[in-house]
Amino acid sequence: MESDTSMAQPSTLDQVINLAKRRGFVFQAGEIYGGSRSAWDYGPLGVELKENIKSQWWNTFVRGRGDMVGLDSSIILPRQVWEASGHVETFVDPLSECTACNHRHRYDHLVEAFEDKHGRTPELEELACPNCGTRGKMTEPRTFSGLIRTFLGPVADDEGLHYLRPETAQGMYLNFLNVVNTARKKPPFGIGQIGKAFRNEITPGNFIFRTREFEQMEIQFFVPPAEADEWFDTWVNQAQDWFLGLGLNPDNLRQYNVPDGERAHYSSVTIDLEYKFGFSGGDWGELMGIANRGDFDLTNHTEGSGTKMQYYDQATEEHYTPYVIEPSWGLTRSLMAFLVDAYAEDEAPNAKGGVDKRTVLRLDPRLSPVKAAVLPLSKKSELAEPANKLADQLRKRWNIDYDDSGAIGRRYRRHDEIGTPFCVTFDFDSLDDNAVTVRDRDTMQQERVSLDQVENYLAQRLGC
RNA sequence: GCGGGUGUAGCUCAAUGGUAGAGCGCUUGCUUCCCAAGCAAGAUACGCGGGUUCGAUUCCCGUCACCCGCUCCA
Repeated sequence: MESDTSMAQPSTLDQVINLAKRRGFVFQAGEIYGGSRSAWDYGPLGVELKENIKSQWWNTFVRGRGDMVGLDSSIILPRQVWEASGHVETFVDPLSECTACNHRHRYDHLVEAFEDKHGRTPELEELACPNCGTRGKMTEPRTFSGLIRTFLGPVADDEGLHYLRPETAQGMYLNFLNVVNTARKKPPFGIGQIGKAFRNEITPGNFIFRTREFEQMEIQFFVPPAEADEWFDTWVNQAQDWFLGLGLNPDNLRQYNVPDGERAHYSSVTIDLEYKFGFSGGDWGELMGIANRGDFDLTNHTEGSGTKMQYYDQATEEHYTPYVIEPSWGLTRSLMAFLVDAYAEDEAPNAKGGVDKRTVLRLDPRLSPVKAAVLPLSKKSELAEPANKLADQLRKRWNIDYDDSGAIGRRYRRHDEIGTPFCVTFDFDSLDDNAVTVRDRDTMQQERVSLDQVENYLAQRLGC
């Protein structure tokens, strides 16, 4: 009948969050001062995982394509950028609170609803709370701006007011002409960028899912207007394929066609890719969005700056403003999805002949923070020296962990838990046969590989 | 931000108006150690600030953080 969530087992998401904190993927920002929920720090393993996701993305979409180039634009931009982009106006929500039931509502929505019904503008006292129905208990609206403000220069006044970017996209629009001229690109082509963005979210939460400081991987793909719809579909598929190609379970991924009224102010069509994170308030959460921004941004910057953000097509002898298809990934959300998706518990035989629970991150080897662990069977220098030498050799190519602490089985489990694909064990026989035991994370099978072949063997199995 | 709940080692828990203990984990040493082994030693906690009190981890207030709901979204 009823599900008692308070008695429920810890969800997979809880387990993943626990693992992430325990093993050094993610730490709370400013923890020793009580912490902030606005942002998170990425620990030794987290930063490796994040860098691996970034490089996979960059190699796939930027370096791997002839119609794409990269960019790294600044976070601080002239204030006018955000006025032209519509963010100063539309990232502000007036909220009014019902003093009877303490629920909060969009003030402008209440006014609109009243106007639709009565054909005139309401007085504040005439507004009723949509939640409890009480009339005349709504407070004066207070505005909540999604933009994070800062002040440049010596005096904190309006002259110095600037906004931290709420999306990386604008930097790519601003550089549209620079890229066209210097990289000699013509539509259809795209600019890719990875970077931080900042939003003054009313309620950050759900671990790293919603934070005020976050990281995006964005593409602005500039196309002739007539080709926009086709490119939109193409990018939805390519974005989805990217996640699936890195091992995300298709059952945990779905598309959501964002309806009128819910889309961002710049978008005419938006499809979100959602991942089944398993939140307590609803399983699915947005991983990324693909939007058709039309000529909204380039036109606004043309009007705002006086610079014509257009492309001259010599074939048709026409100036036109390209349409923009924008696939925008949440990098930190992607990281969380890969972690949740990789988390598994299975069973492994123990030394006493029984079975133990084993926690294993089945990350794609290309994403794994540590590619291989070198484990000397004993700390004795006769093993430690050659094992260290092997670790140093492999380190030139990958992130390698050297672990000589505790029994071998314990070390295997440690590395299962952080998704290390291979453990390379240097034992006493290695001194005689110049070979090591390579143990596979997923199958737990072991294979004897000669020392001079280990690097090639790993390269082949890792795929990177 | 508002309403409700919570806050003791890294984790899971215990005790107490007279300043705290366990298991696991971690560190060090020993062990020819291949799937969480054994022995020995060690480090680490009352979220923070204020008040009441002779004395507060314990009571009160504030604050911060977390969980649930409202709201928001890459």
